[in-house]
Amino acid sequence: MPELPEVETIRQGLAQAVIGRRVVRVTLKRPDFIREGSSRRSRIGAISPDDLLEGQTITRIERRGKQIAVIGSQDTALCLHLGMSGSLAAGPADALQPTPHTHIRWDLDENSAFQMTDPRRFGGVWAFTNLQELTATRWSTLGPDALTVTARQLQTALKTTKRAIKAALLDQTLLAGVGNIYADESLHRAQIHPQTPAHRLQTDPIKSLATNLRQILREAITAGGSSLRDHVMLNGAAGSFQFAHRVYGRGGLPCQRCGAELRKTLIAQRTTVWCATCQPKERTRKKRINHLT
DNA sequence: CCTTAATCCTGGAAGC
DNA sequence: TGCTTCCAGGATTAAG
Repeated sequence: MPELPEVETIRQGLAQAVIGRRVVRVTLKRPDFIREGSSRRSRIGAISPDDLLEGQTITRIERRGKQIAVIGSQDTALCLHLGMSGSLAAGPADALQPTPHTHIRWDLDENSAFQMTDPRRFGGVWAFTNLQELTATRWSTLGPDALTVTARQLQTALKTTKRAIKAALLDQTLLAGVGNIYADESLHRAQIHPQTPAHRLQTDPIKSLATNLRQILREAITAGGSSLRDHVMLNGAAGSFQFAHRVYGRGGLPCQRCGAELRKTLIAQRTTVWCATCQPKERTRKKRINHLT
């Protein structure tokens, strides 16, 4: 899935493309793509176009973690979650073609349109009567947004769990927006071993992690995100941050900082790549410091 | 608490 | 070329 930088790239593009435009018509090709509440299973019984912004002018586009909210002039808030393979596209209505997995499309005034496509359908659209209802339910369980998280907030979140820091970073209730790519990349930059129990991390490493995480997310947003399989910007152009990855997808290759062969293991069911030299376990790190002293 | 496995799906790549 | 298997940016749920 698009992680925070990819979703933020999409949010910015969407804001540019649709704010101030009126939704003329909503085409729902797959009604079961619309869901409700916080569960991904439950489905809205009867969906009316009104629930999906038809007739409203789009006023705001918000993001929390990996989710987007599209807000209309009658306060309707649609939460778009891209899942693993979801994407949005926007452009002139007559040039924007639905693809086989385009599940919903919004035609706007001024011959413009945007649509959501998701082959695997792990994503979805959640309809709320207003943003408050969304933040009070579906978004209420999310941790602080990773783009602006402070070291203090991160420390508060991390001390609540003994799980590996890699697993903790992926937990959206602790921190919202980080997925497998940016978890590995930020741990490498902060030189933290991915298996380190989260509650054992000291203040300094946490400060480093928070700083490096925010930094890398900002850099990735500037680059338009990482385009690996599905992510593209609203106009279809690819992001370029995949070329800046130092560990993700590079297991077995040399570390670009020290040259050691990057290790690859599974943590929390997710492929994890790290450098054993640059990201030593705490014990090793202490030993090395003692040795140097 | 914690971890693991299964589940929701499709498609691309790799292996034979 | 074609078939099979594995893997993937996510997140929830059940089971151990």
